[in-house]
Amino acid sequence: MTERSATVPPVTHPTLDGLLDAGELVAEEFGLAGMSVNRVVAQAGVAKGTFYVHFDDRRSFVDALHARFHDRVDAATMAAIAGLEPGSELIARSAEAYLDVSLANRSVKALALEARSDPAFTEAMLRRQRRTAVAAIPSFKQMGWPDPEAAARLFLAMTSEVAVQEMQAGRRVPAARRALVQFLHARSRAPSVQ
Amino acid sequence: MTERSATVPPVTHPTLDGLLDAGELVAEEFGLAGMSVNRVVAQAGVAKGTFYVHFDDRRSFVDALHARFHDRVDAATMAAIAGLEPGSELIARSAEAYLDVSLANRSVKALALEARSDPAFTEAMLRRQRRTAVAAIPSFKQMGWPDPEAAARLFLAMTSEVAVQEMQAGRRVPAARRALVQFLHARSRAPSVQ
DNA sequence: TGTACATCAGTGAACGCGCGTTCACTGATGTAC
DNA sequence: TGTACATCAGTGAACGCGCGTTCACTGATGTAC
Repeated sequence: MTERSATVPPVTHPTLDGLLDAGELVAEEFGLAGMSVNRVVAQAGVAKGTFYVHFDDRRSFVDALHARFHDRVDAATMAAIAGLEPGSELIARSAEAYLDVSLANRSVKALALEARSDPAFTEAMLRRQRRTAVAAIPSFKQMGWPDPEAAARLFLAMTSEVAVQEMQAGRRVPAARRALVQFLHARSRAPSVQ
Repeated sequence: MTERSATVPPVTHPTLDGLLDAGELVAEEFGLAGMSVNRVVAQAGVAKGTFYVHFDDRRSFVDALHARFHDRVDAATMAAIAGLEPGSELIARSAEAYLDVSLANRSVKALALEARSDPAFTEAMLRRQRRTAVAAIPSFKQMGWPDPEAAARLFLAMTSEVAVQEMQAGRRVPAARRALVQFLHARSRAPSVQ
């Protein structure tokens, strides 16, 4: 949205970025529940008070981490599907981009998973997830699914599962990605269900 | 494994069961992270020390809750698929049984979700989940999936997602269940994937 | 160029709180003789 | 039947700990005149 001159660096702050980076490292080792303010500031090498200079509270820090992850996913997805019409190809490429970004940001992906039932899971985080699901609906509609939204949600759940498997493996798991794509071509054989 | 005479009640203990029941209630309201020993004993109406009469520590309590949930799932699944050969029908009925039990045990299902990255997620809990996945493999093999294990895992992830939706809705979500079954008939139209 | 003041990221000691766990104790029930 | 002892679920005060958050303060940098 905001335009930047070529010479001016992105509007970030080294200490703030350092805290977010530290948050990812800590989350990777201890999970979301173990990502305490104490550990984050220790990892970042700043005083505890500094944390509260940049974030209102722990919750908004978690939210900022989530936002940064989603920005990366969005950028990668945009690049991967540029110019594509809604359809299975678009979904397959989106999923691939998502998986690659998740693999490169394992800690934050873990965080997103955990956040599901954490009280620190903010409204904004839910909105970001929903936005991802909604973006997939036209493609499932084009593929002929009777309930494109329901199909999109389930497909997203599978994609997330593959991301988890790849996180645990520490590398791509081609077998899982293959199965994912195969599930993508389900609908036209589906019998009508009561 | 252990046989019981018809007149002797199952080997349980009212206080122990009360603690587990309290755990479910607390988990339903506060999530796994909010399910503290303090809250559980308050809900159960017993002293804090009593908790440690029956459980070594918080972790083993979480494990016991998980075990009880899986026992219920297993019982319901057994009943639902009695006499069925491996195949799509078996999977569809298993999923249905799983969803119904999850809906009737919302809190514990939530717990199982959260537990994914909680340090209190024990070895035994992982084993129980894996057992469920393994049981589905022959059916996916029968359906002709090139990689039945990968397909089973992804299908389980979708089933879990439907369970989450139904938990949030507080009732069955037929649209989601329908989409789930439709995905089940994917493989034979799948193009060979590089 | 020099002085006075404002701004603001950063500091770290201190706070109150709820956590999981321990432990000496109680009191009811069962067993031995 | 009565007495002595063992067992064991249950109790609740006390523990040390790490948590999230606050706040008076520092010190570097920018601005005004």
